[in-house]
Amino acid sequence: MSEKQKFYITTPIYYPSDNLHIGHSYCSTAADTMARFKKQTGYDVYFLTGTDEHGQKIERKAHDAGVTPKEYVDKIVAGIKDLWKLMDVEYNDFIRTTDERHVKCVQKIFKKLHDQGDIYKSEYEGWYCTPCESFWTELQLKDGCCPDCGRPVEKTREESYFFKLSKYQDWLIQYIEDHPDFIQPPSRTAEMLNNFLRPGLQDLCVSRTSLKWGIPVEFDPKHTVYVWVDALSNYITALGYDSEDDSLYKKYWPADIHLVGKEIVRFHTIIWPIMLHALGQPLPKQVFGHGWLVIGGGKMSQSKGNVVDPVKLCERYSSDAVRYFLMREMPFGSDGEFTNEALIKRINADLANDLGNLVSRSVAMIEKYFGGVVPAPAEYTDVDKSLIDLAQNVWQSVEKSMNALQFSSALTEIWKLIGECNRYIDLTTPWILAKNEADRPRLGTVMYVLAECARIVAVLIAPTMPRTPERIFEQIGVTDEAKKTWDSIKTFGGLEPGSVVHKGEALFPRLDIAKELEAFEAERQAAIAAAQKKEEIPAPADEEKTVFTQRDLIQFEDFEKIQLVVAKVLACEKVPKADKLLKSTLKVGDTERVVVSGIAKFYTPEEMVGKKVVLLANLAPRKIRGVESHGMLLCAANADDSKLSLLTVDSDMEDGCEIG
RNA sequence: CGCGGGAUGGAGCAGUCUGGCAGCUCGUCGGGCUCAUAACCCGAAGGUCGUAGGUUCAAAUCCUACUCCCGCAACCA
Repeated sequence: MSEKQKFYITTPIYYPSDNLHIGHSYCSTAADTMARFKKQTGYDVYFLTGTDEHGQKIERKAHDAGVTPKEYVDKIVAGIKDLWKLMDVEYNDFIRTTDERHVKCVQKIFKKLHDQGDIYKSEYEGWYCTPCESFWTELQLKDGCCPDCGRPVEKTREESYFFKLSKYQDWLIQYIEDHPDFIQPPSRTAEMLNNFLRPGLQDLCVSRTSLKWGIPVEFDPKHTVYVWVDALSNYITALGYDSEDDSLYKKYWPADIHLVGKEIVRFHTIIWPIMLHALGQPLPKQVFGHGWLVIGGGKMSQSKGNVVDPVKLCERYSSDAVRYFLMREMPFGSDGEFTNEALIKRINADLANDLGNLVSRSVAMIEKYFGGVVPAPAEYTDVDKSLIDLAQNVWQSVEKSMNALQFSSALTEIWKLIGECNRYIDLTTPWILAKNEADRPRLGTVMYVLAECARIVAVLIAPTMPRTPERIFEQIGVTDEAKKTWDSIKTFGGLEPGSVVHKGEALFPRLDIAKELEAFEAERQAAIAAAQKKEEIPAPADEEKTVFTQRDLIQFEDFEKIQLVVAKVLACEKVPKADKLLKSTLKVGDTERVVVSGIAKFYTPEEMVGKKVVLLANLAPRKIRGVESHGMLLCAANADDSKLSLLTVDSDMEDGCEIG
């Protein structure tokens, strides 16, 4: 027996700033399904998942919650592990970027890249917020101020380490062109080449002195390793790369598949390959960017408040049903709409009606006609033969689809067999055969074929639905482990005649669609009510309340510098090619001026006209999208910018009036 | 002309690379069956495949132009 082929698959390491949602479940379910399939088909599989625990956002969240960052992530990580347990996601290892093994290895990698000249010290020019001790890029700034605290920033230089991406750019372009399968789906390849690689890579800033919650640079501890070198290397640090025991690394690297969301394909196909190449290590064989589960056409996110909680769904419908839905509903790689209705319909149509009912009726007939003992088949007729032919050959198309990560097509293939079984019952009409003693052998054949098909189906669905197969085996009386293997379904007839069936509970009880939707709606209403309650009464015990942090005191002279006036909107229009910007022409006393504001999501140009607004009049002019803006309209906005309101004056004041 | 994806019966999607009678699931309507979880099976209605041109014996599929939608990027003084 030759040594098993290895298969190393990874999920992204998730960012534990909040509990995970169904989108994360989607990715992990896919990885787990793939891992199980590979195990089933004879591979030595290693499946890695984990969490990316450093960075400012977590530092801040922890601070707000009044705990240390480690305490904060520990709690979330425990929840994540519970979720994977609930969903039967069986990983071999769970790496946390706060693990000692990871920290040490990242430091080594950083040092090695530095020593060989791929990481160099330079200056990072950016905008600095003194009170927050934070650096921001031009892009991150919000209203020209610190996106974190809203205070003004100054242009400063910070000493930073940079990774020479540019040095390897031509090599990478060549590599990607030579390996058309490296980036999947293929459409992403063009995106990466056209958008990022061909225009030229910027060297990447890989350390910060302003970041504390992270891995210190060993030889220069005032620097902290910044995100990518830390996060991406998890795929090899988890295997013990460059450690005393690197046997796992030797065995499993390079990865066969990195499964990632489409938003991070870029980092996995540009930064990561270059890092590995610089370290002299082989590249992963494939990076697969899957699509998103979207809701009402929009991306699911915590700040939009439209996240779907996988825990609730699994508890209500079983993890197998949820896993089936996720893998079946949309082709892997494209986005797909998540709706409760689609989920319920899938469960009813595919799981309850087709699969569950098939097993149920087959077992019921064997009990009724043969006292619960699977009969031996007699001679097969043409009807039998065409079903048998399908049954013992499905594995081929399923394997093909699975290997291409086309879970949806694989399941479609399996369900074709299930459909044919249901049709077979109608064609053979066992209830009529049962009426005539002479047809008894024929009846036995039909029963045997059905039971055997059920066995085959059970084996086929195992990667996607880990729990259901055992329940089917139990019902049709399969006890021999050898009859539950992938190889055992390549030949029809594995099921032993004489097996004893046990009619059990319905595999998937049929759901009352209206009732289920009502329940979802009730839950949604309750959530809305709860949210409103929070807004109405800023309950002291409420952890969701808006955090207000008072900033440093200023003197009256500081305030006097600011000139606020009432202004009347004379005209307003959208700024072309910018979807957040409105350009308003204002009347201020006997003067007019133009101001650009990022409020187009909240106000139409028409409703702006005539409004008396509050203008910060003596702000230095600035060109935004080609339009010179002279001042700023004051607005109130919540933390994630989902709500915004312009300031106006309470009673009708003349424009030009000073505010102070 | 920033990059990319998409537009296919009422809904959701496959098919597009590699042209060859337009397919699947759900829903609707009609029929069958009674073993089964009011499940299952058969049949029907319903689409000028976003628009306009072009290539071809033949176009959802290839080419050109355009319209609309969705991401990303940009934009929030």
